Amino acid sequence: MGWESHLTAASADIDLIDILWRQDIDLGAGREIFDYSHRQKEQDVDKDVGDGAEQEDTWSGEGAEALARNLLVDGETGESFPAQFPADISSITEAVPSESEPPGLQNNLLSPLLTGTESPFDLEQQWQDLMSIMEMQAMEVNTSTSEILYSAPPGDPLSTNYSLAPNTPINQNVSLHQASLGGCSQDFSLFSPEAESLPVAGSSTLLPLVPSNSTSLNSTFGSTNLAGLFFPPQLNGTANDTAGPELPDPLGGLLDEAMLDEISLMDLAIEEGFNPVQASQLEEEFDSDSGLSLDSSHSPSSLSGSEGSSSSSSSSSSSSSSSSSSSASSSASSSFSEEGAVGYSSDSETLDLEEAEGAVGYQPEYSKFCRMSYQDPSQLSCLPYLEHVGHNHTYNMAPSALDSADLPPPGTLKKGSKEKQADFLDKQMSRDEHRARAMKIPFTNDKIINLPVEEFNELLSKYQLSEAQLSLIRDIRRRGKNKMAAQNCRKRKLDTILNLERDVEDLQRDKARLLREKVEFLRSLRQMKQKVQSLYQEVFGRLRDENGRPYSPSQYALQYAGDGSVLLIPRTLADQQARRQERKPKDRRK
DNA sequence: GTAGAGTGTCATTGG
DNA sequence: AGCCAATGACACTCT
Repeated sequence: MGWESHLTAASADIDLIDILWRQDIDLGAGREIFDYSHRQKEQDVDKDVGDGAEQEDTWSGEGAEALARNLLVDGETGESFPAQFPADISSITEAVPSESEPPGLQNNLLSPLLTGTESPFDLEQQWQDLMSIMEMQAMEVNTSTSEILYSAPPGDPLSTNYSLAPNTPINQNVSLHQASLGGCSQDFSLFSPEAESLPVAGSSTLLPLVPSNSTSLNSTFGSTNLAGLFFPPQLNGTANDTAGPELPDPLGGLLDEAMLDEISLMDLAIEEGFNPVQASQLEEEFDSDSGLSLDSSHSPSSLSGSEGSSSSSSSSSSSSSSSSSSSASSSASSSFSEEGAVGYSSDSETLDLEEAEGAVGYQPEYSKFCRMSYQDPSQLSCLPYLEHVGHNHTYNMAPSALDSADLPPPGTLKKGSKEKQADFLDKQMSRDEHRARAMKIPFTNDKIINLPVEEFNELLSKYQLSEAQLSLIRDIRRRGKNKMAAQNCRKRKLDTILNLERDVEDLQRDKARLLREKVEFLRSLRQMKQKVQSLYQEVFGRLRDENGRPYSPSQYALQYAGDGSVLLIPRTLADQQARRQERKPKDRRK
């Protein structure tokens, strides 16, 4: 109760203070000095803003996640479609010189690799189309490029035989290469650069293959060391009967890691707003985070306009006023004579015209200028400071002694009953201009605001001014400078936002490009692996023992030595190496 | 009636 | 110490 009465008394005091304040006892006194509710409102606003932002973030995060789970999105059209696996058919047939192959053996060796190599060519076409679309759209991170890596139709022969099996989890320890070997009808060990280090010298079964014998190998790869190029050390001797598909594959590991990266990339790509819905979500996130509206920067012109900080803000209507105002303010020294008049012309404060015109230092041209600028908004663009003139801040029923004395209360004034022509003209003057006139300040507001300190002081010394006049002049100067500063500040804020948006777009572009390159590398890697496999089978199929019979793939395997030679070793030996290599990466992880 | 944008103003801070 | 620019916060008007 006591507190309430105190509040009542306080509000009465506020009213009284308000009246006194309107009489402009102290022309420089701010109204908020007496505003008791000032801080309370501030706290309420802060609380509301915090809650709103939190909610929005939660929502946008869930939405993007849901989209990422279910749909791919065409970066060009924004159309959503179910995930599909565009088959990546490498040129297996190129790598397999079929004219020299013993038909039976070739079928036996290559059948797992060649299964369905013809049927997916339409899928290959889809892949090529997709890639071309992506190349044309530098900005677009089509999520399908990510999906390619880990979503494939069950019947895809490539994914079944070689890599990226559709049912293979991303982090499962089954590599592309293992999958391909596992699909073979025979168990092969692969070329190994470590074959030289094996105790094969003493093995009578070890048959070194002279490089000259493998003409097809050299014709395909030249003198390239395939071991170094395609098969890191741990690759050797991977597949055997016991190990099965669980053998590690260095390339597979690489791809697994790549695919893991793709998960995050895809999520990011989806969040990046490459379709309109998600774009709007992203924008809303920006809006809520910044606490500022980005509507202006979302206009089509904003992107190009944001190229430079000086021009960025002119691209949007909202920022243009502030930017041009501030840009003019930067050259205020040369144009201040206009600024002072303009800067306060938006305020509408009725004042006795006769008194105003009779005031010392009043300039008719000045008034004319204001009138013109107010009535013809199109001319405001020529004078940046005038762009906001159309804004009628009628709230400033100002703390001017003469104003409050001569005028009815703000409520009645607001109704427009007294809005006559003279009032209309007066509206073009700012509150401080009215005050200055009322106080008979003998020079213009623009001089007050824009003169350098020394000249300003010199000007003041020329006149015999009362304390109230001096106080008002100082306030006018302070407010005028602060007004310009605020305009500059707002312009800078907008520019910063626009620049940040541009940076985000650049980063998105870079990310899209890197993602495309990554997909390309993975694709070529897969192709090379398939070629190597084809060559392996071709070479192995041509080998004959001393009796002219082919070697059994279950008993022998080829290993590729570091010097370019290819060795035929017993499969048991290859299996040992495979196990040895299998342990190394595990130990490394520990 | 309400929300958001735009603007002017004040208080504060740091150069 | 005084001046000034920058900026957050608020009030107010307009749409």
